[in-house]
Amino acid sequence: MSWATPSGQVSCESCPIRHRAVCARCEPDEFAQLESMKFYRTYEAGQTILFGGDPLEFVASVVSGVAMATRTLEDGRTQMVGLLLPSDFIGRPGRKFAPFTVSAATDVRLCCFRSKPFANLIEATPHIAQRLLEMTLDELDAAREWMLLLGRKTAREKIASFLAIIARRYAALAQSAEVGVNGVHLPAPQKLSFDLPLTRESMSDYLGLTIETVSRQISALKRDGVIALEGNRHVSVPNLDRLLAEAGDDSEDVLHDSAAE
Amino acid sequence: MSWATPSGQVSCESCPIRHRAVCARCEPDEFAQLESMKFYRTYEAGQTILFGGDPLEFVASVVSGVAMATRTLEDGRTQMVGLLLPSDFIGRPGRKFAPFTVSAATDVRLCCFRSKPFANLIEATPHIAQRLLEMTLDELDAAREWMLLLGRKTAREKIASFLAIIARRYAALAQSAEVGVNGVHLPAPQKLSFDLPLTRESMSDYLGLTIETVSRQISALKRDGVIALEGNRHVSVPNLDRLLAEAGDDSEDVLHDSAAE
DNA sequence: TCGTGTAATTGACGCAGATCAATTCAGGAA
DNA sequence: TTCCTGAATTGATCTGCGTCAATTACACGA
Repeated sequence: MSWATPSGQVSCESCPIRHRAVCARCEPDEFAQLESMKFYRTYEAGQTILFGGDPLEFVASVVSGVAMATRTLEDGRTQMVGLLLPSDFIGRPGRKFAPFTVSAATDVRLCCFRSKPFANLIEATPHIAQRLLEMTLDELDAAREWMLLLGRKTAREKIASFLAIIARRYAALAQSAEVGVNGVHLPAPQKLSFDLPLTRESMSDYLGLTIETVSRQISALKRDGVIALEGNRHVSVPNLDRLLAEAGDDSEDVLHDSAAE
Repeated sequence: MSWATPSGQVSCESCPIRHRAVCARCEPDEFAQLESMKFYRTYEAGQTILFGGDPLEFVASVVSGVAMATRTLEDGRTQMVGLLLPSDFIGRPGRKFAPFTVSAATDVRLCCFRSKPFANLIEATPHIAQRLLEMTLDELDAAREWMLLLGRKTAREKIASFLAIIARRYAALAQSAEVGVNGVHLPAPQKLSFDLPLTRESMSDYLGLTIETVSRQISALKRDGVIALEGNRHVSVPNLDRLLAEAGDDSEDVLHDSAAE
């Protein structure tokens, strides 16, 4: 499966998320400090990385794979509240307990730092704090788009939006790695294909739907020629504009990086 | 109405949001710089402060009143994505265009800074950047709770949650002002009352419901004795635990500040 | 290659919340 | 006070998605 963990790498030089992660802006000396503090952890698909409410002993960047942050109501209803792709950051300086559960959707490799030394480092190195602010603001933007999806979109629009989001995020990653990583291929504009990083159940947790509705709407989009499937996980999109139209957004460039300039 | 704008104040010394806003951590000299840059703007209830997509010429703190950030789909469906109470920050350093519309739910007073000088100041004064990071992380936490509400709660739970959120946020504000501001009264634990800052329509935009469903569920909570109403806007809660139970959260202390540590 | 267990699909049916349509209420102006 | 207007409530009905229940497909190990 193309979302799997690569073999263990140790040097930050060759790190695939070097230029997107929280360390992106670091000067050589700051970088050396981070490098001396870091340690790797790996998790298999399905494993829990962190239980909601547990003490937070480390913060981390996702190096490879996909993790999910979820919140759950008393009776078991669960909602995904974060989808963590490579370069995304887990944890909050100063926070002692995890406000949500984090689990591995695929095999995951994390680059970890102990909370306390990391918090100290942040005080001393504004570049890390600046990058973290930037990443947090991006995440807040994404959360707001997600809220629009959860509150106002139909099931069909939710599915189309999700596919567009996955395509966009992996396109951005592939771009920054300057090569088609993680099974994303962008042979030409208007034609792309990728693997879904989530099961239907995880998709339903992301979208605030049931698994049956997710399945039905995917089938409907396939039937209508908006997407094609190979197996359960591999999606190809013959016409991206068509997919974006189905997503219902007000024609913003969803695939292109809409971040600040 | 108790959410109205107070008369124009100019000195930061007597500013009601002095210790909660983006300027909270400033040293005297940093503070002086901000003070020399600031200018006030006021808006009447219903006015639009900023249209989504428009150039962002200033950033601002809400001094008094309540503003709403909303996103809208092509066909007019709208979802609130931010509820901005006094001390909340509007804008993002480095961003050129507004990603959502901001409008005044009540009369609103803003303390504004031109974007460019503010961005420069942030580079120079880590205290502002640190505070902004902290506030952004808090907002992200709130957004995640909101996502759980939108994706998985029933209409009744949504209404109960909303009431609890308003009560909590105003309790926190009242606390930091050390006096019952904005119509919130906390005479004793387990008994509180407050004015709703939003119309039923705005509440429906917040909760991803229709106005009719909001109305029906409020009536139901009233009928069941969970809340009492005086007029359309003033709510009193005879038993807070009961309200929190109706909100469906897994018994976390929603009213108490759940921030770090 | 063939089972085997989990994931996904598909169908039948029910219900929470949306939609459509009147009233009723509250609050400000004269 | 009375009128007036937009906000809110309430009722009747409809429908998109959830629920319950079988199949069916797929990935993996023997």
